[in-house]
Amino acid sequence: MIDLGEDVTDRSTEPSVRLELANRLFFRLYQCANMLHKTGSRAVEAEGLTTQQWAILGALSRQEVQRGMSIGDLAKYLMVSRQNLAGLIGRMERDGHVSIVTDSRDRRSRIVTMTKSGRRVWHIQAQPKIRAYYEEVLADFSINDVTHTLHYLLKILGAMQRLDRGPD
Amino acid sequence: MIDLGEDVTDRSTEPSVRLELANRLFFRLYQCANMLHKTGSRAVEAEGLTTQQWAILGALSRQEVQRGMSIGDLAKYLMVSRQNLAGLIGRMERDGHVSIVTDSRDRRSRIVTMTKSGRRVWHIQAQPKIRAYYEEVLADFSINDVTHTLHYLLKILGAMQRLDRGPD
DNA sequence: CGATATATGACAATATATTGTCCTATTAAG
DNA sequence: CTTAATAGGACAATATATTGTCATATATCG
Repeated sequence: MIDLGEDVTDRSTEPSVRLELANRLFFRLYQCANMLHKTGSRAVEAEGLTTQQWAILGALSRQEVQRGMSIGDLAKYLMVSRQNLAGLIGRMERDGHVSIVTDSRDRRSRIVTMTKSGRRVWHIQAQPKIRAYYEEVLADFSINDVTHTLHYLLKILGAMQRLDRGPD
Repeated sequence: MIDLGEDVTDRSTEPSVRLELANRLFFRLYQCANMLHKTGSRAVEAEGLTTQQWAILGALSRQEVQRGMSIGDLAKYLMVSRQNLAGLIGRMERDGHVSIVTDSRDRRSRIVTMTKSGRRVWHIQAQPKIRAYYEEVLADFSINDVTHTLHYLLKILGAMQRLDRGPD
């Protein structure tokens, strides 16, 4: 066969390149996961919070859920197990950040709300630390970069959720 | 003042937009972290592995480290604490995936290598599952998408490492 | 009303993950 | 050779995280 001048060394469309890239992507995602928990918790440790508790306060502080969220809804929203969330909420109740009351409309359900103290810690103390953390980590990200990263994370998350719910 | 036609409703360059985007980005990263551990571990659970053990076998199976890696180097490579790694390695030794021997050149150092059984599990059993996992999660990612995502993860990781090592 | 579904608590086992401390062996630097 | 630094073991406390099971109260459906 005659070589018509194709660049036979270009393997960018080969499956092995894709595999290698995927390998690196998931390895870095794994490292990011650990570093997020480590540096995030350190950013709010003076407030007695962790990255996970920060996520919960972030969820509860939204305008849409001013009356609080049920354990089940919160678990679904955060994508964690009910049992994991129970531990988290227990520690946060112990620390006075949240309170849990029975839902008057559905007495099976228990509603988690931020306490006055929790709101103060969140808005006054933690928010400035969190903004500083964002700016440090995303220092050389343009608005466009942030948007693109968010888009890719959402795509990955969607695929993982589909995988989680079952390949049936 | 005369309105010269500027779109005064465009707040895309306002700090609040950037803050809101950063909030979403880190929230999704937090969810991705949990879902990676959950779906990743499920992908290799038939092999008795977890996402973390997969990362270790991935590190040890590289051509560059055929003679194994020390505990310290492995911890640095994976960005986890020595104590965390010790537990992981202990469980993997218990399961026969790795073995640990004293380094003859530096008798303080202990070298972790994959056992024959570990290599078989990794290459024959786990690899196909992992490739399938990659393809499911990155199904609608082009090579370009994967490259960009990897690039953003590396930038985030770099910033987090700088933050971790100290703001001095 | 009676069967069933749902929301949650309570408990257990297991694996990750951090920080911190104390100890010991070994190596490297002076 | 003495002192320093380094590598790691061993242990503890704490917080996340999963799965699985059993029990109970409450809703909802037929």
